[in-house]
This record gives sequence, C-alpha cells and structure tokens, in this order.
Amino acid sequence: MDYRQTIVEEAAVMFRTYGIRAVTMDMLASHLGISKRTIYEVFRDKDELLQGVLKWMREKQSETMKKIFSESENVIEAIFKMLDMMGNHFQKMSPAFQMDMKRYHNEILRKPGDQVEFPYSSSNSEIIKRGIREGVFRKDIDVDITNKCMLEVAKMSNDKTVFPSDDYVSKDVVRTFYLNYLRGISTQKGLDLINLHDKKHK
Amino acid sequence: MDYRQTIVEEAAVMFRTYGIRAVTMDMLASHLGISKRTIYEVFRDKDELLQGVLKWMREKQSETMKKIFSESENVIEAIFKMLDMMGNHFQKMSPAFQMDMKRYHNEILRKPGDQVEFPYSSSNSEIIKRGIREGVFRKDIDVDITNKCMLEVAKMSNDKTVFPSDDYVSKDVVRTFYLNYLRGISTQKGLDLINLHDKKHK
DNA sequence: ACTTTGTAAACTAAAATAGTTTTCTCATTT
DNA sequence: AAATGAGAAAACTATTTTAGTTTACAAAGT
Repeated sequence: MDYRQTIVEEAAVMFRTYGIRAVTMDMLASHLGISKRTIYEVFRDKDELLQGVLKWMREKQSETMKKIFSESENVIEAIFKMLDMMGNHFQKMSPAFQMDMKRYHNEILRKPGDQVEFPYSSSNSEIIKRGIREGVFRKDIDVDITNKCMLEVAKMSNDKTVFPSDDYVSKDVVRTFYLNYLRGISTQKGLDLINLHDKKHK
Repeated sequence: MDYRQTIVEEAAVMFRTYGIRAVTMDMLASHLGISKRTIYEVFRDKDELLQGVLKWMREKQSETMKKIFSESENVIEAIFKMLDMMGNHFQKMSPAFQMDMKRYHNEILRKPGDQVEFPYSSSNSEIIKRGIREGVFRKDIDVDITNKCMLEVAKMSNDKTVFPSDDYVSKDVVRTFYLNYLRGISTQKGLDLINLHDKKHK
C-alpha cells in the first residue's frame, strides 16, 4: 500500500497544530496506527518528511488560490477572499509551528538545495499584474518588489513575536496592515473597490 | 528586585502560546532579558515554575469569574459571559499546551502533593447553587456531580483530540455541547433564559 | 573596598528522541 | 503448504536537547 500521502496529510495536521518539534515520530506513527518503521520506509528522515509536508501544503494552497483567483470578478474581491482563507489557516496554525519554521530556516545551509519555504501566503505576481491590467493598481509600481513586499507584510502580520496575540487579534492585524499596504498601491478605482468590499465584509 | 511575578507572567504567556515543553528555560530567560541563573534563583526547577504559573492562572481566572458572577443579573447571563471568556482563553491556548498538560498529568504521582490542575474552566458549585436558588436549575440535581460534569464537558469541548480543529470550530463546540448539557439541568424558566441569551448572542 | 545582585557563557548530567535493528505475524502468491 | 513480503511491535543505540550548575565577571549600593 502507498502510505506516503496518508502520512503527509496526518503529519501536516499534527505539525501545524502542535509544532514540528513537538511531534515525535513515535507520536505520528501511533496516531496513524502504523509502525515507525513504515514511516522510515517512505521518508529517509524527519527532514524529508517535513519537506514533503511543506510541498503538499504549498500545492494545496496554490490550488485554492487559483480557484479563488479564477472565480473572482476582480482582483480586490480575490484578495479579500484570499485574506479570509489566510485568516482561517493562520488560526489553525500553532505559533509553535511558526517558531519551528524560523528555527529550521535559521539553520543556514542545512543541505544545499533544501528549500524551507513558508507554505502559506505564497502570493504570486500574477495577482499584481492582473490588478494593473484591471486598472485597480497603479501602473508605475514595480511588480517584483511589490510582490515580495506583499508576501512580507502577510508574513509579518502573522508573526506572534511582532504582534503577540494577547494584545492583538491576528485576523484584524492582517486586515489593517495588508489593506493599508494595498491602498498604497491602488488607483482611485482600486480604492473604491477596497472600501466597498471592506464595508461588505464587516 | 522581585522578579517572581514578572517571570510567572511571561512564562504563562509563553507556555500557553507555544506549549510547556517547547519553551526552554534559555528561551524564557532571553525573552525576559534576564539570565537563566536568575530564574533558578526564584524557582527550584521548571516544575516549580509551572506550578507557579498554573496557580497564577487559576487565581486570575477565579477573579474574573467572581467579577462576572457578581455583575450578572442571573446565572444564565453569567454563564454566557463565562463561555465568551472561556472561548477567548482557549483561542489563545495552544493545543501543545493542552497536550503537555495531559502528559504532566499522566506522570502519576510525580511528587506527592503536587497538583497539576487544569487552570481554566474551574467552574465552581456556587454557580449551580445560585441557579437552583434562582429557580433556573432543577432542584433535584446533585450539585457535586453536576459541577464535576460541567467541568468535564468544558474540558472535553476544548480537547483537540476529540474535536480536531480541522473539522470543528472550538467555540461552536463549547456552545452547543455545554448549552445542551445546561438545558438538561434547567427548569422552564432556565430554558427561556437560555433561548433568550442564545438568540441575543447570535 | 566589599558585599550583593545579577549577567554571560561554558559546562555536565539527564532526558528525550531520531533512527536502527531484530523478531514476529499475518496475508498473499506460487 | 512453503515461500515471500509487508508491516507491527518493541527493544536498542546514538545523537541531540535541555535542565540545571558552576564559574568568572561586572555593576551598583553600602
């Protein structure tokens, strides 16, 4: 039987609920009702498993994005839907997971070729380009830089070390932070759409 | 200077955000901007620190409860406010924290006298007694047993292993589960109040 | 100057956990 | 029915973490 997908999905849930380090291989195995050996049959080590999990998360997330993107009438609507989705994801994602991700990230050059990229909020420049085409974003913005910035804003908004959840509600931070940035790159038409959706969503 | 309270409060936040095991003493120290040594000056070991944290959580929680209790017109109103507060707390509380608490709990008889009690939802029989007095709860219920049961219902509602947050929204589970139990011990007057508040809260 | 209070960092000892190996069992195939 | 293979179960090792200690040192108060 091919356990690979089953393992990845369960590991994904456990990692993001409890954090990566908190989930031991024994724990994962017993949750799956299989033996630890079987996991190591499919994945060389925990690192490879993590890579598999992150890859799967990215793929799933990317699909959802595409769906939202294609089902929306305009970019602003798409972004609002996207923010909702992200809000959901981040609510399910334990701070421990984010902490562990940072730690893995900081272990510089663990193995060359290994990319430990943040699974969610992988915004892509397509959104920005479409926004410009639709006359919602200003024509004079640098697509590449803006794309990177929006990703950073999204990441930062959800960083518990920057906005401790005691003082802020994660969802609100994303909204205000991200939307304000959005306003900054919008045309008048874009601003109108933002205000419209913001009111409707509230 | 007396660091004790500062340490306890920071540890409390970190424990419930990242889980107990995920927070190392070094991490805690550097977060506080003090040396690890200083922590050990005040607390013999991590266990004693955890006890301190839990005690403080219980006290703070108990105070809030008393406040809610005294500021409410009737028991049902108090319980709805209480549920709101609990919802908040559980949202801030990482599943890792709950997992670690269970683990500590299972290490039977770690030290005689050590009580590792769950900090939140320490409902007390006062609420039930007041409910009976107000004619909201049936007179024939066993106060002690009901108290214990309500506590268990509250705990269970927030147990991620029972209700994985993928499938359920924690807040909704508490609401339906707890409220249904509540209905079971209520008189007609109680039922009316529950329906009233439930509608208003929605 | 000396004591206290705390920092910084190196250190040790103990615990936890990744990863391995062995043995056993059940099911499928030949 | 014997052989093969896939996986369970559990014991084991080796590595890594982390709790907790010790040491050397610095600033501040007396």
